[in-house]
Amino acid sequence: MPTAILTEESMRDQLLDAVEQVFYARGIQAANMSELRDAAGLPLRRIYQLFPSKDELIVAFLRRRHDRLMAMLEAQVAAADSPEDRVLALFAHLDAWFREPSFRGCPWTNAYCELGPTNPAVAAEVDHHELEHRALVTRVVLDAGYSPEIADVVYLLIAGAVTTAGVQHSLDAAVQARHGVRILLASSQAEVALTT
Amino acid sequence: MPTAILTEESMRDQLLDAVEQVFYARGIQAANMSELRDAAGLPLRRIYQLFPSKDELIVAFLRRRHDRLMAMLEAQVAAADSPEDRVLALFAHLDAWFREPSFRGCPWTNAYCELGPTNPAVAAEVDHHELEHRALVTRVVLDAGYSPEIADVVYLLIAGAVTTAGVQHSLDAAVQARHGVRILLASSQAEVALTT
DNA sequence: TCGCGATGAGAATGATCATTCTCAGTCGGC
DNA sequence: GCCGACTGAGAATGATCATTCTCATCGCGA
Repeated sequence: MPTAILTEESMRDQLLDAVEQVFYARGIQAANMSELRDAAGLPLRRIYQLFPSKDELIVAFLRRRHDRLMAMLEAQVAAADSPEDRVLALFAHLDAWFREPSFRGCPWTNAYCELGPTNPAVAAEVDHHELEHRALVTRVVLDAGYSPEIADVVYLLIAGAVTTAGVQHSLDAAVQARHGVRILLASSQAEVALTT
Repeated sequence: MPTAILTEESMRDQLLDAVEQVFYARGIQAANMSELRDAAGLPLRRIYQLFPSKDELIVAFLRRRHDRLMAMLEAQVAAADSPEDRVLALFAHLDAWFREPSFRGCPWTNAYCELGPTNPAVAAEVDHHELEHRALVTRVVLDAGYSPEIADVVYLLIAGAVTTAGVQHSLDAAVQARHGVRILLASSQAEVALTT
């Protein structure tokens, strides 16, 4: 019965597509299972066959989005020409993201604020995302020859831009953050130039 | 009946003290009215006399905390000796805040993530806070002689530090952000020195 | 053609929670 | 000392929602 297996896969994808859209647009708690059913076009019975509870759906949503983000970031970073451009590519990605009409802040921060204090599984998934994302940013900055302290600042600028864009609907946050990073990198190179 | 008025005031304070603690520690949606009643030591009936709905309690919580934060920031900024120290005082405040054991992220970001998409009154209150807070930061940076672009970056660093400290429980976020600001300010002064 | 295992659609269940109501007690004014 | 308005404590209400259940139907192998 290969058909059954294939359809299970496609139903899972169809469900997670809908879940991503609804959870992200409306908030996780505000989205109820009936809404997910309507958006996914699948009966509740089937949804519960695929994921035994809403909590597991939340974790799957966060994980899937994380995997996609990380792959996209790796690709965009890899496509940049110079190590410094790799750092700036992170901000180009942010800028494009903020300008998507559906942008509504960081899915992991949102989930953590909504559920973190009461839902350990969600908190763990958010933790996992934050660690991997921060590790990627740090690696890109270190590979470009800057110090760990600079990497921390770059990370904070990214986090600040995402939060500010999400809460204040400020489309310029990525540009402003990139401006800060440029100054930072230039001054750090000046330091290196002085000491070498 | 001045006694009655006085007691109403003190009951309101007692209630809002408890509400602040419970909403902030457990999350707004996770905290139910019975919990608030227990924490405040007031009957539900009285709570509803003081605030006709949980929504109004949420807005009052955010507003009270906002007023206190702004007053504290103004005081700490005013106490600093030089304009540059006034900028750095913002980060000293962050550092102390992050190290409070009860620290659990930014109350306004938390509220916005939890309720913003579904509760216009909360969204408006968060907006109000963000605008005033950002205006204060911008004013302090401009008064120290830096450019609006620098003020934007300083603001993003503050936002990033708060988010990162909240989600990643990173106690060093304020120190890292201050490091970034120092570089930023120094390089901006160098520019000014070069052009004047 | 027959019967069975799974399916879809939506109703039932049980829990949680904001909000309101009940009722027995209490206090201030007379 | 007495009456009426108010109070506290907690139960009742009504809504919402995750999760489960019912049942009529369907696809498929024999």
